[in-house]
Amino acid sequence: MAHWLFKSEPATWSWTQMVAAGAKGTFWNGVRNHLAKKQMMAMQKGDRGFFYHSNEERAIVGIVEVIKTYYPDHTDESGKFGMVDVKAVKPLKAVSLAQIKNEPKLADMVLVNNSRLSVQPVTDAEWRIILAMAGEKA
DNA sequence: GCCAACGTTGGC
DNA sequence: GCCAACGTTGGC
Repeated sequence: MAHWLFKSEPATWSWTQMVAAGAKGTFWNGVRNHLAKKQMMAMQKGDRGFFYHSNEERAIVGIVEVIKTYYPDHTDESGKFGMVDVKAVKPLKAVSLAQIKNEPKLADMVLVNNSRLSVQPVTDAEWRIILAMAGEKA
């Protein structure tokens, strides 16, 4: 199973709203970047990802699960982009960007090197390390 | 609030 | 098809 990282500004779409969306989840729209699109197209139902708050908070705050694979985003007038549906799985003890940058094993994470990408792949090793940092058992 | 990095746009 | 200019994002 592949792992991902979904990035959102808390002011636009926060973890609290993600949790409030419940088991039916929500669509992850608004992506207008081809690299991010590529990641979403590779997602499978049941894949899990970190939910990251950018800007003010800069921390991973929860885990989400893909519940619907890639489909067209009807709000995109160009018709080039699509979206997936995700639901909140569980909150995590926040792992901050500073903590991630302080961990040498995570030096190659996309979040560290290309922080502007809104949907990112996470390797299995990175997934386990961050779960451990959040005090979770992998 | 500033600035660096990246993506996109548009002129040629 | 190249590249400069511009806009946006996000860390600090």
